[in-house]
Amino acid sequence: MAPPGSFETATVTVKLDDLNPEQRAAVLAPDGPILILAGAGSGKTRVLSYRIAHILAERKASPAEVLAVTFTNKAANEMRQRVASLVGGDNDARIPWVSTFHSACARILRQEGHALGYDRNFSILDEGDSLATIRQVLGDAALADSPPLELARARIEQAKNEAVTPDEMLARAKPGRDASIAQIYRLYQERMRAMNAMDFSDLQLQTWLLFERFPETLERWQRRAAHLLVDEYQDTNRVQYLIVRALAARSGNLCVVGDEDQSIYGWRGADIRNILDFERDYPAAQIFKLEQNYRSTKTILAAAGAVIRNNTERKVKNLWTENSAGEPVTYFTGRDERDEADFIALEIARLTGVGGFRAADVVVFYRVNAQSRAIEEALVRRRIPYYIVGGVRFYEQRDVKDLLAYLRVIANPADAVSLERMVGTPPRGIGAKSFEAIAELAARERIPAFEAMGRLETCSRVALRIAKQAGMLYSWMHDLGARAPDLSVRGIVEEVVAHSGFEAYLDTLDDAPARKQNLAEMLSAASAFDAEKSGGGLPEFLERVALVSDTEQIDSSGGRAALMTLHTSKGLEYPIVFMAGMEEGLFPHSRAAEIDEEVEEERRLCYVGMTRAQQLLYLTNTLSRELYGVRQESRQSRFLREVDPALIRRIAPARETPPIRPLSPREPYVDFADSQLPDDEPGPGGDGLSIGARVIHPTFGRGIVRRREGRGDGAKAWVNFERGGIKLLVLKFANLRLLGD
DNA sequence: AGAGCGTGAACGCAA
DNA sequence: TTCACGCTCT
Repeated sequence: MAPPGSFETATVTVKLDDLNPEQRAAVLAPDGPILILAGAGSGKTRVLSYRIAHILAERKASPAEVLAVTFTNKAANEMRQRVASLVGGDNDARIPWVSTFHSACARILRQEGHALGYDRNFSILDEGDSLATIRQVLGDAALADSPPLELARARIEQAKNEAVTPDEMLARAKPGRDASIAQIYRLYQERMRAMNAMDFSDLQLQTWLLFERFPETLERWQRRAAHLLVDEYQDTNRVQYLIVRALAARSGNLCVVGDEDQSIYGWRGADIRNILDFERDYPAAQIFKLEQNYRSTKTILAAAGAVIRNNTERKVKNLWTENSAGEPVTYFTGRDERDEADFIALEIARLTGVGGFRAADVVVFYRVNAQSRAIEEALVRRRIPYYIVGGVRFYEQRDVKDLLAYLRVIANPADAVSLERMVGTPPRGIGAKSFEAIAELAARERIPAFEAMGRLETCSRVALRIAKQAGMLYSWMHDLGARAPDLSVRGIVEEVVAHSGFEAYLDTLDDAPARKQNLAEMLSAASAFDAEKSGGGLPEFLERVALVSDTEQIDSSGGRAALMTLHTSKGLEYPIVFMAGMEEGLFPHSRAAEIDEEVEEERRLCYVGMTRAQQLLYLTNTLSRELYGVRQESRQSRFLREVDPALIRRIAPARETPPIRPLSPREPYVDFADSQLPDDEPGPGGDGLSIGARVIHPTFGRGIVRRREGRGDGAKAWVNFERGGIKLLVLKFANLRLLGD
């Protein structure tokens, strides 16, 4: 018998005493729609894990009827482990399905995709591959009103995030560019289907389309997710919202956890309204607020609260803590980014020396990756061990992708993008023109691109020598493909490395040792995958590889300080947090400058960063910073001025700096003060872009020419943009258009 | 002549 | 990292 105040699972009894009253209420709440508003550091993972354990213990559902969805694999792993420790043992049959949105969709589509015309071994294209495919489509379509590549990509992704199909987009589009984009979108989808490939957004869009079109399929998955729990609900986009709603429609057992103050992926399609309107969508919703913070000091919480209070798009919350007041927030202004970085490095040295902290207790956050450079240099100078989370991902490095291309073709012979990459590395005489012939043959005969490669000798366009090369490559890969199901993933990788000539090719290069390092890491990744009991074959390995995220690189074992962008920081906590670059135009980013909703998202990003800190929080900025190739004077971030000065301790800067000014309500943040600009000098005219001319730029929008330098192809201009400030542009590339008055 | 391949220049927010 | 260019091979 379980004692009162606890519940029993198959083998263990879990004490509910570990939970505070609000947490306990949320864990024990009866079935039906549930919204848990969980402030930063209020123990939401704990509540979700306990609730899952509770559902299982009460026999409300078997593990095969529970699905918990998170945003990152790291969060999924954490939750799986916590549930495992609650329900006892590592018996997989007792652990419910805990997965990221993307992995869950991939799994559903592997089983059901045939209904939509996809084979179960479809490839998942990363952003680079997807961009290359759109580029091809743009080239082939040669539309009159052809959109720029990046615009087309962004609009297609946006459409997918909003569950808009090509036909729907076309129906809505005005003639002209919008219609062209819709055409490109449709051609892109057709090409992807022919390649049996999906991009990241497709995983979700196709799942939604599947559910929408095949009610009996949906019903099957509704039963599989009879208890559906969704983490980080504030960052769901439209299509995720639709999938969740569809899955929960039958049982009504939808439990979402989130914090609208931590919604930071609006630019990726996340819609904060999903959480704000939950009660409207589910009128029967029970609502729980978790407001006790277990992470930070009172001071840190007060400082973060003072910032987020300036947002209007939020529900009123009152985060509190029993933790001590702690130290004031430290604020430092450096002369420039080097000086700022030096302070950070010195301070880390002090904290890890006499302070008794470990380097691994420290994290440095920044707004844009470009900031990491100066900080790295300073840390190297001070011999502080560090590592960067994010940035270049292992599986997106060139050699790794080249190698993976072979594996992807074996798993999915229709994957023409991977085939093209594979055929070209190592160089074996089969180039763009020959590949064109392969693609054409595949399209004409309606066979996978890989099969077409094997039949190239029938194609008169291609030299016999090249066709024979292709034929040999085909025979070997075909044979390997046939044996693949019986081989370990490592075995397959080893054979590819040895037989493809890839390793021999690397050996001919100067930096062979460094580049072969990546091959070695691939091999060990394959071994590790083989060693997992729940593992699987090549398709499962490729899926894993395609869906790894930055947060999985986090590794606290190395005793090193971590560097990452603020976006990567979500869900993490560190004893000591540095936030560098607290400056207008950088943070909030200039792209958000005057649009209220975007400034609010930047402010949430600031709030997320600050609330990662457990004990010490440092905010730093500069007097002058070089960004995007231009050095300019910095101005203090408005977020700094939103913090009560009483909570801040200012470290005396090396030179006079502006004091913290109180914030007046209607103060303009973006000014066009010419004092920021280099001295004007008369420049060469002729193209109409004289000083003072009003221009428009495809990315930066409207601006004024402030200075000219150089002539001919090297002619450049300093342009002060309304959004984005001053930029130095090479006129040849900048695509500036003159604006009339 | 045509195709392949190496070179050398501009890119740039956040997954 | 892509694009344009010239060199080299068949």
